Amino acid sequence: MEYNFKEIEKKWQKHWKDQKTYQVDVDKEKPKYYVLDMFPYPSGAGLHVGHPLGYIASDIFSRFKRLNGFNVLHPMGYDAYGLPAEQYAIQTGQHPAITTEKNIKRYREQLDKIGFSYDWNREVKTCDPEYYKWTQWAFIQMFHHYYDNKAEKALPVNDLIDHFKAKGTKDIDAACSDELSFTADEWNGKTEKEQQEILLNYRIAYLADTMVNWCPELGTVLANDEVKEGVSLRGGHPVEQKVMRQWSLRVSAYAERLLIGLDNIDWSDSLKEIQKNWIGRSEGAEMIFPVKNSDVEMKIFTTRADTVFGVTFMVLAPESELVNQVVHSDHKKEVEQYIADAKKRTERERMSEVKKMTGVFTGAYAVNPLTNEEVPVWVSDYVLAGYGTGAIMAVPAHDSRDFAFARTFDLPVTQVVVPHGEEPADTDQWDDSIDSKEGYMVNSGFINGLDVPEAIHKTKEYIRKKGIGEVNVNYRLRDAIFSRQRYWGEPFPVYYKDDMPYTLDVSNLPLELPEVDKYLPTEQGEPPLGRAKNWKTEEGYPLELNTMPGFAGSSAYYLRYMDPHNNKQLVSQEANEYWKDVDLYIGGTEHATGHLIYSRFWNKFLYDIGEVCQSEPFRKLVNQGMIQGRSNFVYRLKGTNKFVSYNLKKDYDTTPIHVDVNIVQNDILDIEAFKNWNPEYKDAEFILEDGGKYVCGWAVEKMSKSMFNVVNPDDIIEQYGADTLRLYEMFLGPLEQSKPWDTNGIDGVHKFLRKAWRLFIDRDNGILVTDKEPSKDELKVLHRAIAKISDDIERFSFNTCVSAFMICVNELNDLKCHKRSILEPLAILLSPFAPHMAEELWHMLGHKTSIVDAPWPKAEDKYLKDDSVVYPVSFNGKMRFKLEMPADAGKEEIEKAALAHEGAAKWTEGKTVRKVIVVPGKIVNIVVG
RNA sequence: GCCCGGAUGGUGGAAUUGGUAGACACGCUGGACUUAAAAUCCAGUGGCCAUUGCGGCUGUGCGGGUUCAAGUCCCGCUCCGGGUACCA
Repeated sequence: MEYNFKEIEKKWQKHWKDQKTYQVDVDKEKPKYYVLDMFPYPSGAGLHVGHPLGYIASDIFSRFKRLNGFNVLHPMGYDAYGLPAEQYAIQTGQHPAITTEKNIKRYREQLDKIGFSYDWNREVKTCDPEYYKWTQWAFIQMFHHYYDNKAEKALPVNDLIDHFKAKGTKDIDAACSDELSFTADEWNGKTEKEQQEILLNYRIAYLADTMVNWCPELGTVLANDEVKEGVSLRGGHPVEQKVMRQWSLRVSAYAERLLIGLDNIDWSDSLKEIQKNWIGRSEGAEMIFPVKNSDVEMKIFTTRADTVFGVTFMVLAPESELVNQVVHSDHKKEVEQYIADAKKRTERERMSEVKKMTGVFTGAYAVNPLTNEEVPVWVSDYVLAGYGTGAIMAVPAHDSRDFAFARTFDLPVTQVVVPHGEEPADTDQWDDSIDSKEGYMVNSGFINGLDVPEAIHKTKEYIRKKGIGEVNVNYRLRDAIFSRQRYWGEPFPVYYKDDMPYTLDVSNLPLELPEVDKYLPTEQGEPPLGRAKNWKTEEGYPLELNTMPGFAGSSAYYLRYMDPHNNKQLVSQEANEYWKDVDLYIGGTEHATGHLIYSRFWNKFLYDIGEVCQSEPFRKLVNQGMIQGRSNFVYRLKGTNKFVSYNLKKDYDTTPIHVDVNIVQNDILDIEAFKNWNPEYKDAEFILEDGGKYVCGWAVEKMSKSMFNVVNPDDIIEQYGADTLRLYEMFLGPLEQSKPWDTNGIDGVHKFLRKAWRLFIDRDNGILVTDKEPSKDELKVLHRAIAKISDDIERFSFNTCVSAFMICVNELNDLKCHKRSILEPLAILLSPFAPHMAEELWHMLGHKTSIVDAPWPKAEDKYLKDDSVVYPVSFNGKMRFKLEMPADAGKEEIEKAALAHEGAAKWTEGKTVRKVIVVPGKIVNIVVG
């Protein structure tokens, strides 16, 4: 019987579905294991061959865990809100829900063909009201909590109100937008509106005037992680800075916990590093510089308190409130002009002019609290309003930006740190600031002569004692802007009364997305929801017009999978305490600063309010590498319709043109298919190689339509079957590494599957399996494979698993082994990788239940041990011959045998044997000279 | 600029703790079967030299070092990929 993958795969996919083979429930008798894939955004293009890579790996691991006795939760769903469906809706008028549903259906079809072990009963879609009800619910909780820095957790806003009533802001240490100070009497005397405004300053989900990334092209604001190099991540449209009243999440309150939490989770170092950088913790000092002839005090943040003696000027961010307070009347005009200009510059322009310093003098002078020296106060946009205090002390000798600024405006430069082994130098001669992380202090009063770290410590101590400032920690991580001026997202469960936001009662959830006539802003410039009819509460209060961003729905989906049909809670306590957290999370590294920060934040908040039992959501995380495209080229002679083959093109003046990889095999062009590919090439002529072939060039590029290098998994499955696709995706290389897809190698794994099949079933005579006793050699082959494959799966080294299978099958083939006691365990080993074939073989062997519940075989040492060891014998490190010795031979015995070996004389002749190294079981090295 | 990763045959990659570099595949070459092709099977395949013999030399981006032994460890570079960027 032939290996008929088409029939086999169809049959078992239907069987698994009918039998609900992959449905799981809480089972306290078994240990749990939760394997999660980053759920996809269902795009119109469908899946290409790069998408399932991580899904296949996680599926193999899930099946492996199940075979090892775990109750495995392995769900899948869709990140269904997103810009592409909405952009499409704007162009065509088609409701994004329809497009999205169509795309989901297509995704599902493609996924089903690959034979995944998902429990589809637990599917979630972020755009489903039953799902986003809990996204809205979480938002309401965030609105009603604040972050208490002393308790290091979120607490109810009602507690805060009680405190304000009794003591005002006294003894409050809470995360907030602005430090406020008022008494209980003052609080109690405020109007409802004033009180609500104050509370927004503390809420974890808050509405405030903030500097946002405004993208005019998309008509919406974006979060920091959605902007890269001054343009939007989606679409690449310019982004500008603008103050707008927007919803934000107080993620910054969790900065320290998000940082510390990284220590206890099993993520790759590179990913942890990205998150650490994004959080950007820096320890330093806040210092106060009084402004001369004024009450104004400039508070600055510095990590290098030791360099305070080298301060020669101060700089304020253009947006800083202090600018107005310090500016001298005769400089007012220039300063105002500068601020107006700075505002007009987009983020992008600011970046492209990195080297060019701009700024303006305010006319004011600040007093250095350590030296009492007076230094001029400038305004420049190289100082950011959002970081630290929006004001800096400039030390041009040891900071490259301060140095560039000093040179541009001819300000003095004072050296205070000298590198070890050098002498102080004339700063007028410098071309750049000098690195000051190591060295000794000069021109620095009481810290002269000290090393840098000691000087930092001593200065901090000094300023604390003198009350000039305090030691402080700053984070780069900002609050997440949570409003989008778009249609296709979760509506906020918020209404406005007297211009103040209030949340809906939880019993009114979900607040469903209303219908609109167009997916565009209103004539008044309101977001699309402004077009919705009757968009108000029963009492007539207007509802929020913004919608939530993409990351809202993806921040807690892993919790919803635990209990997807619960209409009373996000997740029941029972389900949460059983499934706890994600044991293995597989996905791309592109979510390092977005989703993976937000969901950790979201989870920590839910943990604080007692909704979930784990403070970190994803215990182990593996990033699969990108599958790149492998493009093919033909070479057209310039100005003709004639194409020259790759190896002959050097003699001609040619233009490389992308050609569809699907009409090229092993870099040989199918000329007829090429002529039919595009009418332009109908009458093309060719200059061929000697063998009459047209050879294409190739390059590794991004897999995309425009490069004609997209390979569709459906086509691969049609030709080779899902099991071959699964195996080949793994065989390509290490999971975490990026690598190009090249269909050419796929024959190898397909052949392997046919060979494996052949061990069980003969082409003509049917089943070959016998009940004969296995030989020692056969047992060794099997148990080596068990040991290697078990170990490699645990290490996520799936490519080497496939090699191990090939070696095992090749050897069993050589041994002509058709014995049940060898082949049955082999079928189980194979089942996570090629589940359809394994299931078919399993049933042919007479089993009535599915192979997914078979026991994973154990490697036994007694079959692995060899009686003898073949030692490579080296002379001066170079292998010269091999020597077979009994496994239990002693060092001396081995040494003697090696020296006595016939091959040894040649290398020892005329030389002295100086040393013999014998590593039992490994190697012999003889040092001669 | 700063931080993190990587570089091994024509190609994808293997070598898990320093111990036979190139496993396993693809491709290529030669052969068997066939009217022919496909499929299948067998042999060879890093480079150079010798192939009238065993074989020898060389080789993991480049230059140094440690070691009996280095793809693997250390120092200094080059190139490629990713992150981040006036973050004080």
